[in-house]
Amino acid sequence: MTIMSGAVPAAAAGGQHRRPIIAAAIELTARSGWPAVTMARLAELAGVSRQTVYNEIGSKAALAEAMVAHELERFLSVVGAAFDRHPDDLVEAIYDAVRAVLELADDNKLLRAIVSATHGAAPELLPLLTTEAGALLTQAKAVVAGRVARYRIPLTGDRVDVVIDLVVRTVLSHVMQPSDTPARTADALAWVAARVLGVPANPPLRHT
Amino acid sequence: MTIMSGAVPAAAAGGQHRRPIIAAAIELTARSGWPAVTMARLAELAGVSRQTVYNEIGSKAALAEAMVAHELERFLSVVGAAFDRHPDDLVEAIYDAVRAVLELADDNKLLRAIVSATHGAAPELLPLLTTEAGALLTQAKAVVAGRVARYRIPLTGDRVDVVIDLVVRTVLSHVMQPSDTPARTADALAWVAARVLGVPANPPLRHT
DNA sequence: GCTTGACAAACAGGGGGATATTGTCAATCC
DNA sequence: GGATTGACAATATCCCCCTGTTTGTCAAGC
Repeated sequence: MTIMSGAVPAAAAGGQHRRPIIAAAIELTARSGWPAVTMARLAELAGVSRQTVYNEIGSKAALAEAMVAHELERFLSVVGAAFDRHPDDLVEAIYDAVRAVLELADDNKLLRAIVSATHGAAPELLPLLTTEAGALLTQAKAVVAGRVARYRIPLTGDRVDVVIDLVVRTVLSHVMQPSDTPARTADALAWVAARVLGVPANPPLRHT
Repeated sequence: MTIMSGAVPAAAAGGQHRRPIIAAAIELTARSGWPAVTMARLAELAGVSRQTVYNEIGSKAALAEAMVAHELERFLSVVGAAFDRHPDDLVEAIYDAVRAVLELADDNKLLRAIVSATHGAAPELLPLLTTEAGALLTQAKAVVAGRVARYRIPLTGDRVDVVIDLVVRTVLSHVMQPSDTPARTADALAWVAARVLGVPANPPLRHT
């Protein structure tokens, strides 16, 4: 072991090649579809050897999970940014976060490649967003809970967790099956959050 | 055309064989898996000719949709029963309905056969519950909206629709990915509904 | 209104051989 | 040490051919 190097906060540390490899895999999946992603092509695109891909990732199933985790990180980072923008108005933060997530989902090539692959062309990726989304939900809820904890809320922790579960699941549902514009969906969710969190008056609508 | 016969309220009227055929298909799918469902076997099990199956259903893709619609009807009927039980307490009705739906989902053979088919063994049924759940959501929301309209709620129709969308999506999410017992999830959702719908005081918790 | 039998077209399955891919090693290079 | 390279067995994938099944549609018959 060396001198502990940079001390990354959390998430599987992994070598310095890990992230570029995953990014290349996402790019490749979005462009040519998941079946076209072979470890050899991936290594070539990432500019590393095939062995390095195995050292950093492990297996193709692990690659699928890593891709989803990587993409989830992007979504959670825009969530974090939204919360940063409203350090003392949780409802505004929620509106911003939800809207940002749904807009990001709209023009997310990987997501569209996975979901709209005519008929289940990604029988290894889709489950991670649908029938096996448990891990995803858990991670998302944990991050959001950490953010929400910084606000003063007149509710017990249990009740706050209920609201978080509700919002996260609903947002994921809208990511997969939007039924309105991101702005309007965010508005709806923020309104619900306001009422549930006990915000004094009805906040003004942002979008008709 | 005959004399209009029984005048079924809504839903594709269909011949008198339609429902038994769909029920047989569900039974067969739950028992042997979707791939084992052939029109011939289905006809035999339903006690009709293969031609009748085609006359009533149309195609195998239509059969998949009909099965999901049929199962959705069962879920919506327990929802209706729950609402009937609480004609003047919407929050209690929601609690009952959500709990009943989640409990029904728990021991629903078809659902478990579709979702837990190790790895996407039903590439024609699963999408109807996940990536193409739009129709399902629409139908469920319509039925719930019809029920909710019978209560006096201090909210505009738009806001009520928001709450319905939220609850329906969250329940579907929990049907696919439960994170707690039906009772506790129902309790959580009912509590949220109570706060959003502007119910005066905090109703007592039903389950710890 | 339902059944029966017949039908073309498309589809799933099996066998077999070539090819590609996965995942793991040890040797090598910088 | 970290990365690359080449080699390797096991497995998956693809293509072709063939066969049996299934789909979806007819018209005849009861």
